[in-house]
Parts: sequence; structure tokens; C-alpha cells
Amino acid sequence: MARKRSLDEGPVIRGSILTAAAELFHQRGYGTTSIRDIAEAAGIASSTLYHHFANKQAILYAIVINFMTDFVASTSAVLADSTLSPEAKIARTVRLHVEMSDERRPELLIGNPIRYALSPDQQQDGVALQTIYHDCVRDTIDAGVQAGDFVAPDTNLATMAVLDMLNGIREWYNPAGELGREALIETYTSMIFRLLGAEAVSVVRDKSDRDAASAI
Amino acid sequence: MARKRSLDEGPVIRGSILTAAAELFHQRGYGTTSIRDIAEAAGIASSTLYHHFANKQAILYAIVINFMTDFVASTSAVLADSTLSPEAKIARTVRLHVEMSDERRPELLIGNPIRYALSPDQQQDGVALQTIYHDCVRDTIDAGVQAGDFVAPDTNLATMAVLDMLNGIREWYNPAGELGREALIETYTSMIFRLLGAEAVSVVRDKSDRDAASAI
DNA sequence: GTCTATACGCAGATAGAC
DNA sequence: GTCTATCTGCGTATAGAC
Repeated sequence: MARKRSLDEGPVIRGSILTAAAELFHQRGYGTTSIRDIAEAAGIASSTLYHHFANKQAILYAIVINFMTDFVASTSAVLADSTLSPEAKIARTVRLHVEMSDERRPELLIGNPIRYALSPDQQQDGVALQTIYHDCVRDTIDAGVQAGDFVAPDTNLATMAVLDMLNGIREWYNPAGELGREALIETYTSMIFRLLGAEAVSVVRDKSDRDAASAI
Repeated sequence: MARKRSLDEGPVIRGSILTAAAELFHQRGYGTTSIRDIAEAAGIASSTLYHHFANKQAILYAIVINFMTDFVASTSAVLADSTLSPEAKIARTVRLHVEMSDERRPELLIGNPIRYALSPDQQQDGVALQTIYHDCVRDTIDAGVQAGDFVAPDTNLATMAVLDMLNGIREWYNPAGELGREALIETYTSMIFRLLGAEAVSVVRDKSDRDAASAI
């Protein structure tokens, strides 16, 4: 399996293509970015690209699924952790959501722009991953309501409200601006807690370990 | 000015083009929709289209600005009405936002898909209208905080949170599904009130006149 | 596996008759 | 003002040498 060193070359180029494409798709949009643009940014000939991906659509698909898989893995680990209270799960998820949106920003073209670019099957794969995340959040809110920690007339709508709030951030937040990321996370956590009828905002600092401590 | 009856013909065709284009852009995306598609849907030859609009971009621009102008006019009337309390303004704005998103759904491609399709100047026009709306909402939240009706650590962030919640609805809400529009509005109003630290949810029913009364 | 060169189609936009 | 016919460029994708 690891006998030929040249095997490494493939994945490396594949990675460069994905990185270059994510950056370009993010800046100029999928439709506006050509295969030639991607190849140039990756430092290869446009035809070489077809030795690594079947077509332009497959590049987009790989970017989306890569990111969403990582995202779901990270959030699931928190939301399925039975040692955490519902409040702690939500607080950590808010942090994780904001941090990942921030750090892997170029890959976050996931929303609308892509609805039209992927095939139905490919879209379905993305939706399936998204559903896992949504369900985890809703289950947590449900548990919080049953435990008396949260108040929500409709946990489905509460879930959508929270996720739309979090997803909206990437559209307007400027990491280089006046508002620091920690302040953003703190304010959003408290607003979401209020929306969920949880007054125990202190949980944020208590339960989230080193991250919050080293912040301010 | 109103002497020649044939003058009506122009605007009529212009309207058909805009309606057809809005529908197609909504269904298949701007980039995926061709000039020929729009012309066919409007029942004219593709070249005729250029007698009404300079190019494809101008059609998109007209759709976006038309809608946003109407939207801002409607919401401004409420948010600038000095006879209404901050709570009442927010409650009515939630209703208006949801209703317009619902009724003029095809025109609501305004968000991301378009960032790449319009020229910088055209985008600026859209942003300017959006800013008016944002500022009105933020001013209302500010006033509510000063009056002691609302609690918000950062009124800018509270504004973004509320608007992202409302804008998110159009991405997942199915008007033909189980959840009725009135129930949606009611639940979202209560969640937003909680987020804003206002407990007086009763205001929704009291102040919004016939609409709320005829609902349930 | 990477390159140069190229096929092929479709998009936006225009010309010019009626 | 609307049509038919057409120009032109760019996009994806492939062929075939090295």
C-alpha cells in the first residue's frame, strides 16, 4: 500500500485543486469560475484537472461533502456527549459553529449558490449530512425542554431559528473588524439562550473549558 | 402624456418578462437560465427582449430593486409610525416580512446567488435599500431598550439575529405544509420577543388589527 | 500524469427585414 | 417593435504527443 512514494503526488495535487477551487468559488461564485481559472490557480494545465476529477461539478461536490462531513463529526461529538447538559451542548455548538464558519470560510459556499449546481443525488448527500446536524440540535432542545431548562412552543421552529441565526453570521461578520470573535460568540450564546427560555447564561463560562478561559 | 393607447403595450411586455424571469431565476438560478429561456417563457423572440432591457443583468437588477423598494416602503411605514410602540413595530414587521416573503417568493433570490451576478454599482443600490431596512429595525430595538421594553447587550447583533431568523424562513418554509402561516408568525414573534427580552407577547394580538383577528 | 492543441456547443448579443 | 438569421466568444471537455 505504501510502497511507491509517487502515490503521494496525486492526493497533494488533488488538495491544491480543492483549495484553489474553494477560494475561487467563494470569491467569484461557482458559475463565474471556469475550469481554466481553477487550473491556473492550482498551477496546472486545465486538462490535468480531469485526471483528478471527473468534471467541475465533482470538484464542488468534494468541497461541500468534505466540509460538511468534518462539521457534522465535530458537532455530533458535542451534541451526543451524554456527560453534557443541554445548555452546555448548545453553548459549545454555538462556539463550534462560529469557529468553523470562520476558519474554513472559503468552503462555506454551501447554502443557496449550490442548489442549482449539484445533481439531485449530490444535493441529497449534502441534505443528509445537514439533517444529521439539525436532528442533533433539535434533540438537544427537546431534551432541554423536557428537563425544564428550555422553553419552546415548537422545538422544530426553535431549531430553525437558532441555525438560521448562526448560518447568517458568515454573510456579514468581518473577522478583521471591531467585533472580536469571542464577543460575538458570547453575545450570540446569550441571545440564543434567551430565545430558548434559558436564563442560565453563566453556563457558558462554567462548562466550556479552556477555550473560554483563554479568550478574554 | 396619456394620449397614445399603444404606450401601454411596452410596460405590459416588460412586466411579462420580469415575471417570467423571476420565476425562472427562482427555480433554476440566474446563471442556469438563458436569455432564450426567458424569452420563450414570456412568449417573445429572444431579440425582442433587448428592446426592453439592455441585457440579462438589467433584468435581474430590475427584479431585485422592484421588490426591495416595495419591501422597504412597506416596512418603513410601520417602523417609522410614531403611534406604535417598539413591541408593536416589531410584531408587525415580523408579520410583514413573512407575508411578503411568502407572497412574492419568486422575487426572493435577493441573497447570495446575486452577489456575483450584479455589477458593483448595482449591488450598491441593493445594499442601500437593505441598509434602510436594517437601520429602521435597529432604531426600533434601540428605542425599545431605552424605553425599558427590550434587553439587548448589543443592538446591532440583535438586529442581525432577528433579520437572519426572518430571512432564513424562506429557505425552508413550505406554505403548503402542515405549519400554517399564522402559526409560523405567532411562534416567530414570540421567539423574537424572548430574544429581545420582551415578555409582553400579548401585544401581537392587541395591536395588529384585522389580520390577527381573522386568522384563527 | 502532464502537457499543447483543439473540438464542440451554447451562451449573450446584434443585424437588418418587415 | 417584433421577427429570423447570424456573429462571436467562452466554456467544458477531449485527443494525442511526450
